[in-house]
Amino acid sequence: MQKVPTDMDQLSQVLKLMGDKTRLTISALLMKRELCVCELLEVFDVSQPSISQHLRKLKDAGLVKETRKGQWIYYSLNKESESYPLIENVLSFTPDVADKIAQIDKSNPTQRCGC
Amino acid sequence: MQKVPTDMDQLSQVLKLMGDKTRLTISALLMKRELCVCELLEVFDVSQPSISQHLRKLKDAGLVKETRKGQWIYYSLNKESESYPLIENVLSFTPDVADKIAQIDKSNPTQRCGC
DNA sequence: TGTATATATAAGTGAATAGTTATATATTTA
DNA sequence: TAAATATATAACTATTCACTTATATATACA
Repeated sequence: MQKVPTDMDQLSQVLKLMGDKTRLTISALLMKRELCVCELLEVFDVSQPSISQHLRKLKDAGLVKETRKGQWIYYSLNKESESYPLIENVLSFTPDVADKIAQIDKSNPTQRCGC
Repeated sequence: MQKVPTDMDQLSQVLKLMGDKTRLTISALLMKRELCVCELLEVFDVSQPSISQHLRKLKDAGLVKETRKGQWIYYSLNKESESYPLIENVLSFTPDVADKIAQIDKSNPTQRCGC
């Protein structure tokens, strides 16, 4: 886990983004696998626009990428980001989110085929 | 650098505290040595109450301790805090603050004896 | 004991923020 | 091409937040 010194402004900006419980949890989930908005929606008690707005902030900071796959837009952590080492490090302190991933898999909002 | 999994609320609260540039820099300075308010005041463009209020938030979260030494109250990072491993880790990403420490030493607001 | 210094607290203000509902845009499918 | 689904954006609101000035409290020292 490499440590790239960043300037104080950029570092505090990233930490502020991670300082929101919803965004922190979204990031922890994206560390497991890419997810679309409707999947994230299964594990948070907020509206769809709220999720979209959080993802937009993470994207604007270069922390996540998006790829459209037909109807869905999948979000993932941007490993090319200068801040990725920090993100990875911070996320190592988060509690396990396997239960939330399981919840998404169970509700399966995108009708993902299991085979 | 030990990783203690924390609950998501506590973790996001600490990250939010570190997500402010002034508090992040204060914390980086306290990693070097304990400092009083009047010393911190030398390296920030904010009022004395502003510094005190930031320190209060860090103290309320258990991240810093204070010790009165006569006229001055010295603040230091609380190594006994459950969040200290995280703090230490996050601060390893901050740029060097040796210049700011030098600036404090030079202005020497507490008339500290150099011998 | 009175004055200076260090720090904290109170009160107020403007900006930022996270959420909401309503609506627009894009894609898929009947 | 029309309806359904997924997502984004716009507009608004309530709350949080960092800062300020004014003032209180605590210690040191003449």
